Amino acid sequence: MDFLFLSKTLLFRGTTPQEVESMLSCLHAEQRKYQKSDVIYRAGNRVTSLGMVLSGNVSVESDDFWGNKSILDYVGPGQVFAETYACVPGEAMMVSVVASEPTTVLFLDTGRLVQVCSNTCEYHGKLIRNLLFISAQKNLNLSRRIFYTSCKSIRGRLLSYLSDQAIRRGSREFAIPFNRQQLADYLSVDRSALSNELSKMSREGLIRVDRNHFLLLEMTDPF
Amino acid sequence: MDFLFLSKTLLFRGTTPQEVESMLSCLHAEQRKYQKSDVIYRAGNRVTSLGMVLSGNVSVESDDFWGNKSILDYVGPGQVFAETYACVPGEAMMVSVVASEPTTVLFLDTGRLVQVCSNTCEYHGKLIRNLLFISAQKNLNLSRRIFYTSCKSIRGRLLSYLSDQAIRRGSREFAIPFNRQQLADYLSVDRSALSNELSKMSREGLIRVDRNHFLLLEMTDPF
DNA sequence: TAAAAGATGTTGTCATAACAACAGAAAGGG
DNA sequence: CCCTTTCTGTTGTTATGACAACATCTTTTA
Repeated sequence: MDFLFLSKTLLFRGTTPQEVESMLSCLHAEQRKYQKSDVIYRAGNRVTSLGMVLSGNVSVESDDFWGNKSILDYVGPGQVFAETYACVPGEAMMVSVVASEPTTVLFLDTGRLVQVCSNTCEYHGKLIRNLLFISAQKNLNLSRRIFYTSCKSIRGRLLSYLSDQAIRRGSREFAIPFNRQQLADYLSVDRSALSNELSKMSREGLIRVDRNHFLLLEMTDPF
Repeated sequence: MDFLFLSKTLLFRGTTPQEVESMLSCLHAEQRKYQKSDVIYRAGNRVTSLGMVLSGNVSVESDDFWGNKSILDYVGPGQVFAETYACVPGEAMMVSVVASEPTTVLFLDTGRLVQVCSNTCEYHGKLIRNLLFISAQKNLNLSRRIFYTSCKSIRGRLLSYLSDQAIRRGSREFAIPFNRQQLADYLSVDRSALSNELSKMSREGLIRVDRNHFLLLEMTDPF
């Protein structure tokens, strides 16, 4: 187990590798491996452990009754998932968590994480504050997605998403972490309609696109 | 100041009125009054205080470039708002908070809330855990909204929203806290189109509607 | 109670996006 | 290197929802 790596993650930020080691046993940490497409948590499950990706990648998906998939998040090494459900015990998961490649996950029991530690473990408090910060950030991510998708047209969604990316990265030129299908899922639109709209916007000189690489032109200058 | 009331809120759950009183001064709590339509926080603001509604009601709104309004949340007495932004300092708010009637708000500095208290204040830990729980629940609310709006048709959005409400309340018959326009904003659809779809569904015998009162019929039984 | 303001349902038109089907490009694997 | 798979863009058709305009009904306020 790479305690140095763990001590640098958001969740364990502010602790030393040695402290991480002792905390893991206190938290009953458990490690598991998954193949691509393995379902780690299934929608409907009630969970009490959050997962931290040690290696690989997982996607958080929402599948509705008719099989439409909607990607909520991608989670990479050092990041956590299902922490929300683990913090609100008894709530059934609305989303599934799926390995998008061979992946190793570390599970941490949130009951133990949030409980007041019987040992006067001074790092418990730090962990909880870190978890609060992570939760707040996930909150912002969800809010952002709602903001993008509250536009009714595909172009509106694209513009709000792309211009926010530009602002966030401080450059008109950037790459996004999605391929077309994933971006379509993220914005809740049809993939081919999305491709079509991107083409139109290119022809109109609003943007330049190549794969997942974007350049914004002639837009209301956000800088 | 009604410390008894405060001690029963989610944020102060598990503390006595006396403890609340001493904490408020420690947290530099500040109280303000607003009239209907007053803007409490404006999108773009950077805030370091969360707000707790003492009396009245506020709405959390997202206004896009073209003036379309999207209601994210209503916050009533004892509930908090902007806690996400207060926990992630430096992040500009994407939403505005507006008083929907005469309202009293208590502001709490989150820096002080989250910091390790220099006084060995044992209730700090409890507050942070409460805040984590609140954050996780807000998370779930946002996820739910994303889940509803990830359906592409108005009917799909309505069905996922309504059937989830039915499950959540344990009854096919229930009232929702929205009028038509608010529901339309919440689901990101046009109001008249929403009314129209509800009429269709009534005619088809799927549901019965009267104002904000719903009765679900003939649906795949979730019970 | 009258008048005004707000909420809801209805209809028709028009723009838009979903969907299906396909072709070409890129990436991955033997 | 070829073959397969995945990804992407294009087109045409069709269903759907946005929008405007209006009538009805409710609630508020004077």
